Amino acid sequence: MDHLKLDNQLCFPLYATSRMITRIYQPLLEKLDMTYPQFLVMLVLWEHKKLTVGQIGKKLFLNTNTLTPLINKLIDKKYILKNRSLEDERIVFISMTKAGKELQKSASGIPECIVNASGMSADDIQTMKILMDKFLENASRNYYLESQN
Amino acid sequence: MDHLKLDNQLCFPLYATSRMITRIYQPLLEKLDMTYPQFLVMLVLWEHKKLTVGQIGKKLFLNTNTLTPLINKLIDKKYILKNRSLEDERIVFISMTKAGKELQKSASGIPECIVNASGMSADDIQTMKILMDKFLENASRNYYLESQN
DNA sequence: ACTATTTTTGTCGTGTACGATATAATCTTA
DNA sequence: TAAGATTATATCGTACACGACAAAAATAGT
Repeated sequence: MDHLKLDNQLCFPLYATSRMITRIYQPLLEKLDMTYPQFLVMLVLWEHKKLTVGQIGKKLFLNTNTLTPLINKLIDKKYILKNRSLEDERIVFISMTKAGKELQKSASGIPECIVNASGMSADDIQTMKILMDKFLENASRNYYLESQN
Repeated sequence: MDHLKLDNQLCFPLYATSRMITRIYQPLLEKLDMTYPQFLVMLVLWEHKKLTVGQIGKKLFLNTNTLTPLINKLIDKKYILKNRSLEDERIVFISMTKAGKELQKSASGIPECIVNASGMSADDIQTMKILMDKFLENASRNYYLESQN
């Protein structure tokens, strides 16, 4: 039963590390009054300006049942806006407010802080990223549900 | 602002992959009537037979505010037991029931399923595990709170 | 045109995570 | 040995995740 030992598992350190990262981000993001998942929504919007709820979900691998409440919180904070499409009334476009755009400057140093906090070499970080992207691509091909595509 | 692009981040694929793994486990663990975090508790108990709540928490990097309700659910399912220590009444020992022990056999094939589902080579899996363990060790040294030690 | 299906977003219930706080038992130390 | 600090566990409130389902708009097929 060796493969049932915690130390022999890949999934567990992955799960623990992911939570650890949220914890490392927390004090930095607290200054911007947001959580890590909220920060991820801001990231894609800083890059793409205007996206539908579904497009954001596809980029973050999140369904609307998670995304909608999360977006509503960012709207309450006046960082983003909702606009229903005129051509297709089902579609909701999300875009940044002025306040939201201005946050980007304050946030620009955050990713570097995390890398430093991890104490990993640039090489190790790069390798991890490549492997993680590969894992994610493989797994999402098989396990990312159609309902979300 | 390149380091603010989603594609350039390490943390995001880590977060997404961790969730993806829970999703891959879900149909397999459903047959054992448990969730992934509940499975992790079972893993450490299959290995160590009898542990305090705090010892389980230290191994899984989980505080009692997460662990207690999770443990209570496994007790409801009759997989584990609580026993208060006689020498120190604050301490609660957790151990397996017969039914809990018997689950180990049914669970023994699960980790392999996950590796297969990931479509990664054994080498890549090994490298990921080494790097993840390293990241976790570094990060936990700095961010795992004293209250949990 | 009209019904059935699909698409897009949203709501609801359950189960983690985790900070803040509570509570009871033990230990410290004056 | 009694007050104060510490330790182990538990409770509470907030915020994700996600399966199941709902609702409204658009599209397809007849």
